Order: sequence, then C-alpha cells, then structure tokens
Amino acid sequence: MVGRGETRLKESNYRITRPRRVILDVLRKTSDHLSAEEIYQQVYRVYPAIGLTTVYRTLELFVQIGLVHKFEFGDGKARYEINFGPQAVGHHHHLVCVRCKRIVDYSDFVDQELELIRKTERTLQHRHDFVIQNHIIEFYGLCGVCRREVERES
Amino acid sequence: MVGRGETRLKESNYRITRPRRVILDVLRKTSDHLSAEEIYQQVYRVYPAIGLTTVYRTLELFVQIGLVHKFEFGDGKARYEINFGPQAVGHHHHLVCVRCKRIVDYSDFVDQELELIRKTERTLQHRHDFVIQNHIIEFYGLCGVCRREVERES
DNA sequence: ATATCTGCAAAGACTTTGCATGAGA
DNA sequence: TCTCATGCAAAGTCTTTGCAGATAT
Repeated sequence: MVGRGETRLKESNYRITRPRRVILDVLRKTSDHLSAEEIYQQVYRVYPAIGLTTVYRTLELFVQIGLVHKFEFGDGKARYEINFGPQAVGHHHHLVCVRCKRIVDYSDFVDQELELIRKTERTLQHRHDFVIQNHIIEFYGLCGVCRREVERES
Repeated sequence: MVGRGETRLKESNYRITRPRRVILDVLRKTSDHLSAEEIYQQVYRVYPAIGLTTVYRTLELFVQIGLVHKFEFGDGKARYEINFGPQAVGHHHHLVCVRCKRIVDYSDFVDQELELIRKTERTLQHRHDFVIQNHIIEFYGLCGVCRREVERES
C-alpha cells in the first residue's frame, strides 16, 4: 500500500521536501498512534525549523493520497498511522475503551479477515464508485480498570 | 444491544430526565450520522429549553454506557449513532471519502462478518480484559467525484 | 430532602487560514 | 524561473468546565 512514500508523492505531482521526508520517516519508524503535536516534536529533533502548521498540512496530504490513516479515537486529538496495507506486517486493528480512551492494538484474525474484506471491498468499489485505500476494524468497550470503577460506583 | 435505553439508564443509576429522553428519541428515529449541533437542533424543536452543553454531556454518557457510538470521520465534528447491536436490523458500516468526507452506509456481508467478529470478540475479551460493546468496520478511499478531480489536477 | 442534572457563560484544545518568504524541479 | 511549499500569527470551530439554579427520586 505505502510503497516508498516518496514515489507516491512524485506520482501525484507533489514536491519532495525536507519536512515531508522527515515526517514520513517518523511515521515509518514508530509503532505508536502519534498525534500531530507528537509528530511535530519528533520531527523537531532532527529539523527544528519545522512548524506545526506544516505538520498538519502534510498529514492531510498524506491522508488524501492514501499514505497515512487518520484515526480519531474520541479523546479530542487525531492520531496518525502509516498505511502499510492489509497484507503487510504491521497491519493491525484497535480495541478502544470508551471511558478512558485507552487503545490496545491487536492483530489476531487478520488473515481470516482478509478474504471477507477483499470481497466486501470489491463489491463496494463497484457499487459505490469508490477506490478503496484501506479499512479499519475497531472494537469498543470497557477496559478492566474502567469496568471495575463503574461497578463500584453503582 | 440498546434494549430500551431508559432501562439501561436506570440500571446504571442515572436519572431519566426530559433532555435524556428527547435526545434518545431523536437518535432512535434518525438514520443519519448526526453531529452534536444537529442533534441539538432536532431536540430544540420539541424542547427549546435544551442547551448544547447538555447534549454533549448526554451523548458522552450514552457512549459510556454503550447506548450510542461516537464516530469521527475526519471532518472535525463527531457524529453519533444509536447502537442497535451487530445482529439487529440497522446494523451497518461505513465507506468514507478521505477527500470530501462523504459517507456511504453499507450493510452487505454483515451476516458473513458476524462469525468472524464473534470469534475475535471472544478472544479479545479474554486476552485484554475488555468488555466489548460493539465494533465498527470502515473503508476509506476516494469517491468517484474526488477521484476524477484528483486525476484532472495531475 | 438531596444528590443529580441542567443551562449559561466563559474557557480550552485542537486545527485551519492568510500572507509574505523560501525552496524544489 | 516560477510554481508550490513553509512558517508565523491570528482566527476558527468544536468541545469542555465552573457554578448557581432546577429537577428527579
């Protein structure tokens, strides 16, 4: 999916600039769910001239060309992950606590999911004239800590 | 999943108030992806004393007790849908355009998905000590209109 | 009666926009 | 060269918080 991001940029007629390269590097190297501010801070270390605005603009660009996925888990700030595609190592999904917003990654069943996803994807592409770049599966619920706190309150 | 929402409120030791009843009604009756502001406006028609703050607080409460799901599709405002559960009529997923944020509902393959989801759910519950309330599947990509615009630009 | 809930106003947090300067192809 | 990209400052939008008055049980 992601290929080499620089190639993708060129293909889409965007310039390869220092900020874009560094932001892409940060995203490629982390396995966290980074917010724009966090990405800004990481980039700042190797390229202090960076501005937060550029980070936002670059991330939006990456999202639109399918290089990155933007997640919003409900805690007010968006988070970004590079999009390696459904078959790549690193493909995973999320388990989110609706109370404390804790996020757990999981990658169980991704191979079993693949067939269903592919089939769905094909159908949706045709039926709705969409070019699909990626998909997400998320489970929502209460983590153990929050469940016990809720039980105690009632 | 949702049962009768009022019952769920009682069980969780929350009071059944006019604003809560009206907000729940609005959510039960619509099939749209309403934002807090939109919900406020709908509620306002039958209960003009409502405040936007209350709408936000009520929605957050509903999310935490699993009555409602909060979606953030990337356009800056959260959207809310009542959570009927994976087997109920009305269960559906989303197809989102990363460029114009258009959202298409689909419900193809939801029966085929059920088995996989159940299995995943069971595993995750145990492995991560989570009580799972619901799940979402979302596909992201470019809608036809945006795809053509992007092609024209390059 | 009293612990909860509500509405208003104000504050807060994240993100976007305008514009002049700088940099890639 | 010349269009595209960047950074700063300011503005914008959605959401949350504080607090006094109202309400459900």
